[in-house]
Amino acid sequence: MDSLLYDLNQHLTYRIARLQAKLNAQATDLVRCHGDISLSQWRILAVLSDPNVETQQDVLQAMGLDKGQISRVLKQLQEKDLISLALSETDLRRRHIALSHKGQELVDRLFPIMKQRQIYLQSELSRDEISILFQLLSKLEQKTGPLNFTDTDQKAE
Amino acid sequence: MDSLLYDLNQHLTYRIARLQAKLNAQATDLVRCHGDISLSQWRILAVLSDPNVETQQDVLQAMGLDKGQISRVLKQLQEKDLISLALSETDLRRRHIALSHKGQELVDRLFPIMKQRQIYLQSELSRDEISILFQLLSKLEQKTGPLNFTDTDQKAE
DNA sequence: CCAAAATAGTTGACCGCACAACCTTTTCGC
DNA sequence: GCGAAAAGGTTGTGCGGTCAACTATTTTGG
Repeated sequence: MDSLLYDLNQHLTYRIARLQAKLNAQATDLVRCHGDISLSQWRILAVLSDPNVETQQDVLQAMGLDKGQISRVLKQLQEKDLISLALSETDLRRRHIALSHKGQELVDRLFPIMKQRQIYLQSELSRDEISILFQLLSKLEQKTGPLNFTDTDQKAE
Repeated sequence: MDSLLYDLNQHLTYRIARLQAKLNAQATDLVRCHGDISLSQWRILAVLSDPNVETQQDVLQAMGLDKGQISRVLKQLQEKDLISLALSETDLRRRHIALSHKGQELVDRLFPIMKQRQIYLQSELSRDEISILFQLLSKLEQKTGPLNFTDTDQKAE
C-alpha cells in the first residue's frame, strides 16, 4: 500500500475523497438499517421536516441537489407513503410537499440516531479542533473555483 | 439558504461532502481541459507512472478503486493509445500494463499541473495547519466503521 | 391583452462507482 | 497428478449524481 512513488495518502484531495466515501457508506448503512431508506431519501426527509420547506424549489435551495434528482427521489418517497405531493392551489406549476404521518414518525425516529452519529464522529475532537476543522474546510472550499494553470509551464527560459 | 431548522452548513459530513464534490469537479475540469481525459483515467495514469505498478492488482492496491472499474478505465486508456495491455508471460491471468509513449508524454505534461494545483490548494494554509488537517481527517476516518446505535434510545425510563 | 421570457417540474442520457456473477488460469492439498 | 479452491480480469446491474431537453404554467413588458 505504501512504498509507491506517488503516495496518495499525502494527497489532500485523495484523503478527503476517501473520508467522504467512507462517511457516505456509513450513513447509507445507518439509514438503511434503521429506516429502510436510501441516504438521499433520508436527506430529503430531513430537510422536509422543516415546515418552511414546501416545494421542490425549497428543497433545492436547502440542499443544492439537482432538481431532476429531487423530483425522482420525491417520487420514491411518495411510493413509500412517506410524503404527500399535491398540486399547489396558487401556482399549478408547483407541488406542495408534506411529510405523511408515517414520514414524520420515521424522521422522529431517525433524527436522534443521526444526531448521535454526528456526536460520535466528533467525539474525539475538542471544541477547538472542530472549529479549526470547519475553518480549514472553508479555506479549501474557497479555492475550488475554476483553475487556469499554464500548460507548458517549464517555459522558464 | 440559512434560517433553516436543519442547518446543513453546521454538519461536518455535509461540509466534507460538498468540499469533496467541488474538488472533484475542479480536478475533472483541469484534466479534461489540459489532457482531454477523465479524472479516473488520469488517476490511473498517474498511478501507472510508478514503474512498480504493472498489473491491475497493483493499481487496485495503490488506489483502492473497484477492479471492475479499473478494467473498464484501462480499456478506455488503451483505446486512446495511452497505455499498452499485454498478457503476462508468466501468468496468463494477468495482463501487463505499461504507459505508451503518448501516455508517458501526457503524464509528464499533466503531472506538474496537478502538482501546481495541490500547492495552490494548500497555499493559504500554514505547515502547521496542513499537518493538523491531516491529523483531523485521520481521526475522523477512524470513526467511519459500521455503527450500532440503539434504535428506540429514549428508553431511559 | 398577448407574445415572450421566466419558473417549476419531469424525463432521458450519460458518467463514476460499488457489488456481484462469471470465466479463465494458477495454486494448493491430498 | 488431480480436483478444489483461490486469484486475475471481464461484464452486467443498479445507484447516485450532473446536464440538457422538454412540458406546462406563470409573469412580464410592450
